[in-house]
Amino acid sequence: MSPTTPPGDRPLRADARQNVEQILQVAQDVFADLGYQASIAEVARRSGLGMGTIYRHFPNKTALVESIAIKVMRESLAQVQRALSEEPGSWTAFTRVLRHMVRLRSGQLFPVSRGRATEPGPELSSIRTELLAALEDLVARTQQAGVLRDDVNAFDVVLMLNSIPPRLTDTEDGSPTADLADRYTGVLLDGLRAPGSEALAQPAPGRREIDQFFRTVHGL
Amino acid sequence: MSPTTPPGDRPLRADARQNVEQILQVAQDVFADLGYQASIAEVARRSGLGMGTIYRHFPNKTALVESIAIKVMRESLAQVQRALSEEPGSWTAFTRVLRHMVRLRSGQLFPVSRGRATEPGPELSSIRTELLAALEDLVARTQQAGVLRDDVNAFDVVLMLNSIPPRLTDTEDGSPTADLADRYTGVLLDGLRAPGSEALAQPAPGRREIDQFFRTVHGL
Amino acid sequence: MSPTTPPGDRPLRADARQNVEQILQVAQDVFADLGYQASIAEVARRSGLGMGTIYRHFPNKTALVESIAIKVMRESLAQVQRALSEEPGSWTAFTRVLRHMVRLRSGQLFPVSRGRATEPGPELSSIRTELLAALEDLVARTQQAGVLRDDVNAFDVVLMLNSIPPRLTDTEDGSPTADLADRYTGVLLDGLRAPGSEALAQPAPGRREIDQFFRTVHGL
Amino acid sequence: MSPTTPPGDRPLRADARQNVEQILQVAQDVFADLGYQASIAEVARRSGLGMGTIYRHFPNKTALVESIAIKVMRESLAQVQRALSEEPGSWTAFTRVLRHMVRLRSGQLFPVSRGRATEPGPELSSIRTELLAALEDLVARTQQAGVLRDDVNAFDVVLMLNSIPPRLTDTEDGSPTADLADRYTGVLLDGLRAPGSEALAQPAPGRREIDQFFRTVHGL
DNA sequence: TATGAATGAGGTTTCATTCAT
DNA sequence: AATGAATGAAACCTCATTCAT
Repeated sequence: MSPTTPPGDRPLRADARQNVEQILQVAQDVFADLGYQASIAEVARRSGLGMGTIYRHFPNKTALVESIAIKVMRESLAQVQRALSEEPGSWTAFTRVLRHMVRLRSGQLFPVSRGRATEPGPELSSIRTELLAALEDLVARTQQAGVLRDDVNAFDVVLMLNSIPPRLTDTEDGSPTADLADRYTGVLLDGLRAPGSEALAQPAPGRREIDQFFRTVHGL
Repeated sequence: MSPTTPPGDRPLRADARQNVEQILQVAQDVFADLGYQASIAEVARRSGLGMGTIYRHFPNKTALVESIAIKVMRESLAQVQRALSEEPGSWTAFTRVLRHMVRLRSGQLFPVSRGRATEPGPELSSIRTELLAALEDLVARTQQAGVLRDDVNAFDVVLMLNSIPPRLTDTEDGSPTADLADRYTGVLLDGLRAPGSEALAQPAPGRREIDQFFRTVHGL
Repeated sequence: MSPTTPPGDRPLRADARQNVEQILQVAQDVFADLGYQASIAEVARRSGLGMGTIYRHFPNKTALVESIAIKVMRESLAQVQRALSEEPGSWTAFTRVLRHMVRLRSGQLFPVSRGRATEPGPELSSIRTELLAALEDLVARTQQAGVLRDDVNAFDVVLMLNSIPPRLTDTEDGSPTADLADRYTGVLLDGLRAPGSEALAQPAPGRREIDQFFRTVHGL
Repeated sequence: MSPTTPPGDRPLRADARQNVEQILQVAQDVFADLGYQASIAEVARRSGLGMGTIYRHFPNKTALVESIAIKVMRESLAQVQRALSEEPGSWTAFTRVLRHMVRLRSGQLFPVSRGRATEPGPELSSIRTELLAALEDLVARTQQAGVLRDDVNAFDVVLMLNSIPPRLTDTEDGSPTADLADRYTGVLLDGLRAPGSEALAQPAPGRREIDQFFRTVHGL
């Protein structure tokens, strides 16, 4: 499903590779603006490419969306791993990771868009698993250090992070719109800090819930 | 745009009124399950009605979605007003309102689904304005009481509330899936409680941002 | 896959049923004229219906083609059964059946159009099996009567019959074009008559060959 | 339209000429396997060449298909001429020609695939005319010798020959599938042999019918 | 010259909306 | 008033053809 590795396994031509990057970038913006239901034609228009070019690199819309998710998750994983190796357990590290992950998505990833998602490809599956495992590690260490409340787990964090909306789209008159994700993340982090006073009534989510979540969200 | 007031302004027959209620209920479920892109045919199927009947009561899909939003907002407004009259300023009141509002949406309202929304009708506009005004009142009072952090405003609250995802849809084997909105709300409330320690970098959102938000979310 | 029995198993409205008949008829003509690659839009145009109407009755192009094949096979089967009950074994009966079958297709069924066909639905599968069994019966009886050459079997007959081309399409100036299928059938019948003098070198086809044939022909 | 004569009329380089041969061969196989709707990309893939190379030698798909037809017809013409010069009028000669012609196509030429064909190029037109004239000669002589039934003509023979289907494509497990064209040809020849007993009802086809046929068959 | 990436028209399919029954 | 069949615009996707490398 990886767009950058065609059947023949020959490396892409320089310009083609650049096109792939651009398509991913533009598509992320388009989905952020218009939701998953945005048309491929719109992605083509904004990227100045023909629709055929997009389909040459991504066999279908699902694959394009998956590739965006994979890219974001890969970068997120790198952040988590860096935090684990540099300052394991510190609140600063935890904070930095979450802010990074939000920023990766903010204004860029399509908003969480429900709808029966199709079965994820193997690449997406595996990066998901890796990212979850790393986050579990991060959460455990931060809790051991006593700075993260004990009644949340890695699944909670994923679910909450994913609910932070991306940047509001720019207004038509060209003036930029505030990116509220940062404010939101600040509040969320304060809410996650130990000890926490509001009771978290429901049982913490498990793999079952996370799987269910992935099944109902496009491209994650 | 109001579905309950036909052209002739004659009150609906009992069964017709019942149909309207049922359509709204079913549609809310359908959109929650399948996202905004769910088809009207699916709403018809689940409600056991013909598509024509739905179009008799709602001139188009947008109007149906708006009607759901209006219903939810009306109920939310009632909650806020009750809190303002019974325990103005108390953390308990603030908490109760937010939990109520989340529950109104949770598992029921369609997930926040982006896409250039059409201009809202007058009824939706006015209920939005009323609800925002009441929330501003509530936020101000709670801040005056010193229990809500000072660096957030009513717009923040609306935006954050709306990002809480609805209940995960039921699994295929019929077993229910946990509703995580309550956990999420708990964390959010702890984050909102005074004094707050994480800096909220961006400037607080204003009417401009909230309008922008409404413009990009289906049916809010 | 049967177009006339919608999911709800409720009978179609009279006009809808008539539309189904007409679509089948027109589609048969269109495919005969232009081959399997004819567009659904062309079928819609010639039948004066919208494309959506065709898709309401046939979930996709394959289903439409299958329905045509099923209809033709059903009628063919009836012919074979009649021959078996009225004049089993006679050359006249054999001849009549083959001429009927050719006429059912002639100028009407799409030409045998190669291309990896999709898996047939259960209805097509079963009518195929029935028709083949009945033909085997007919061939055997006719051979026992000594009027059909012994070195051919029912599969041969199916394959040869299917190769007879449909009527040449009408010319543009409106003058009709000769239907050569009848001439062709005459020659073929003479070739099939016992005893036969040309050696038939290859082994007679079996179920394997017939299955292979069906797999590579659209809609049969 | 001839691929072997580039604009500058300079002879092709050796490797280029070899490419042309190979493209023709592969294309014939591909069309036999997948029908006329097979893509040029598939031809490129199987021949190990780039699509650009194919388009360098054949201006478009139609030209490629025509070139195949021309090649087959040229070889057929050679057969007919040889028969005319060696054993004019004998059943053996007639038989040998027909079997040769079938074999030229069998498993190699694309199946007769209907669809409004484009106007044939001059080269195809002229080879068609030549081949038809030679066949008329052959048919007349064989009829004069009293071994070919009198009520068929050269057009009949062309039409019947062209309806013999090509070899069934190979199965997926690699085992070859029987080529039934030989059996079929045998039956056809017996049917064509004088005197013939089945009445051939329709009038024999004329140039008009054959032209019409050519107009509706890809690449003949 | 050969390659395969890019293009975009056209085909299949879906679904909001209209309208005959 | 209710139904669901019909419509057609718009989405996804393919592939003949062009063209930069």
